[in-house]
Amino acid sequence: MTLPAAGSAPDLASELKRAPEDLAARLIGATLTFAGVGGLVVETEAYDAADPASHSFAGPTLRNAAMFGRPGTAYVYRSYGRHWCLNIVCGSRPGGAVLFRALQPLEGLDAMRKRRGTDNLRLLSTGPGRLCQALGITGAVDGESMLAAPFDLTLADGGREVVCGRRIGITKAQDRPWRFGLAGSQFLSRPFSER
DNA sequence: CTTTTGATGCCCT
DNA sequence: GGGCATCAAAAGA
Repeated sequence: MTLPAAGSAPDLASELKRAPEDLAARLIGATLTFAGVGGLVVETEAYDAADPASHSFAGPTLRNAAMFGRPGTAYVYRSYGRHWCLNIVCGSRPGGAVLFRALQPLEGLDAMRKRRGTDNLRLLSTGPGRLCQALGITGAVDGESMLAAPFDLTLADGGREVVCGRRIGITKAQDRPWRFGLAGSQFLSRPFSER
């Protein structure tokens, strides 16, 4: 087991208390793995209960219950009937979460290729649905803590350039610049050229 | 190359 | 029954 150098990486538990948009920016450059499979977080989006585009906007329901759980809880939902999408709950306000939209594959590449049925690195975990399929994340994980195994989420220690823009695939509150990405990454689901 | 559309599950009204 | 935080294949230019 390798520990980060003393004082270099921010403490995840305290970062989780931030507002969703702050956490989303700070998760860029982090490393996320699930049962040893995953990579570098290069794209995220923030959602919050005061946000018409958020699943938590209308208050707690059966589907979104995990969004109102403890900071660090995984919220996994089925998207368009075919895909799973992974969020991490944050603690500044109830109903806040950050959607993981894309990873740069680093660990467990064989498992990712097998689950995704392609060798193309860009098609392994670029996009929230692909990301979950590549890592083997399903609704069974909904409500579990991402602070413990089989999850491993380690924040970057700084020195990266983060870009932001409008969110993708939503019809409400499209003007909120709550999508964040690692500048220059080849693994973004779309470029940040807009606006 | 870009845009459109079908597949598909489930929550909400 | 409508709408959706998606993806991949098909159709158009």
